Amino acid sequence: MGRVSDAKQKLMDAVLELIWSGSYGNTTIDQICEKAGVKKGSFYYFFDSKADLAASAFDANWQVRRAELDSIFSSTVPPLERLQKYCDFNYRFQSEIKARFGFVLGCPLFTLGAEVCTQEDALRKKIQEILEYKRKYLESAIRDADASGMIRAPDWAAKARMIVAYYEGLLTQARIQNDVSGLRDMARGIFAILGVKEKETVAAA
Amino acid sequence: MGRVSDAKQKLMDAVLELIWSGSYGNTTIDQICEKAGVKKGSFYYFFDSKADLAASAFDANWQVRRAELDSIFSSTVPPLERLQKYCDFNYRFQSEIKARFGFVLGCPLFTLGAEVCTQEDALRKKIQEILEYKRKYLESAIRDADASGMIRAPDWAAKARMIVAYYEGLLTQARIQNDVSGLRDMARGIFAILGVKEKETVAAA
DNA sequence: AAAATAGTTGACTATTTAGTAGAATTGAGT
DNA sequence: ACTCAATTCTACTAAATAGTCAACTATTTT
Repeated sequence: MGRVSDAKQKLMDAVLELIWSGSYGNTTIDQICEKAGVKKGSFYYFFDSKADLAASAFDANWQVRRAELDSIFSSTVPPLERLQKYCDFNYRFQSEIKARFGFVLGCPLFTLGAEVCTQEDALRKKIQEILEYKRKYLESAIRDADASGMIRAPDWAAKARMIVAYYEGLLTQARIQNDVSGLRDMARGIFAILGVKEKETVAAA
Repeated sequence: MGRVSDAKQKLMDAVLELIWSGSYGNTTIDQICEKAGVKKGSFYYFFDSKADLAASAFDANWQVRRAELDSIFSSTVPPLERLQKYCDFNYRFQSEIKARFGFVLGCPLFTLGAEVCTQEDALRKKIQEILEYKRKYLESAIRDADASGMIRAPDWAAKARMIVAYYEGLLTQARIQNDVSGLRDMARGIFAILGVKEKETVAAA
């Protein structure tokens, strides 16, 4: 009972975009409220702090993104093709972002994680949790590729961690350079780490 | 003539440590001055802004770090061994940092670059410039390894970019997770990207 | 020793920012 | 159409922050 509100969602949308297109530290509560079209009183009605809002926003956003990844990493798709599709998706996505914002923005989780990890422990934990989930998609693709004999990778977990590092590094590099072109190497690098021979590479989607 | 001062250097040291152990956005001019033991008037006597100080500080710091890299990447050392030494160095260095600060801090350039790239263009350019220099060390090691037939990598530049992405990604991952253990894979990953067979791997230094 | 130069200081202003209190309003359930 | 929990709004406080300035101090040059 009582009235209903979409202020919570509007605040989460606003903070995500502000953090992503700028940074956490440079984003003020007043800015968030203005962008969301919500008054500060309402902000504090729903959230305790900027860190609390950010954690909620990333959590809610992850529930949405999850569906995309479930589709890309569907078990019905051959494992190496999943990786190829994921790379293609990222290239397209970042290119769209650049067209829309004028900036390549990279991976908001990784950028935010690097920024706040020594200062906001609750937020850091939430970010790490989501990054773990993302890693699992890669890990299972690698394990499946190994099981079906397409690659030799008895050390899935280590390989997955290496690939996440490479993947996030590339995206962050693209952000810093404001240039998507380096992302074209994403699949090549991943396959190199997995020891896939160039000729066996899957055709682009 | 006039009096002499080390305030400039003290300010540069202070801002580096504050940014590295925390973040750019969370670091205030008052904090920098307090840490440096310098009054704000002197800050503005030497620098125009926080961004100006940060750019100067990273520039000056690079001149020092350069010497370390010149030694590690000396042409007198076999190319793949240079890479191995560089990986070992990074692992030791981050471990020391963790012992000293309680946090793995990763690469300050990359973390700062990701944070400010959409907001502080002059600073972004300075960071990119230094990252370029760092890349060149890797590039020449790869070219040398190719020339001497140890690996096949006619595309040095692309390989170097891939390796930088992987390297920076690993360091940032270590920062976010506050854990150096993933850095042990650094050389393995680099050699995988270069297509070096496991057996040919250089012994750790 | 005086003049010029280089650097320091503390006290100040103006803004921005986080966070609060409580009255006012809205709308869902009855 | 009433009730009351849920939400919004206005106006506020206190603290943090960036940036300025004129007077002061120390060092070198002449």
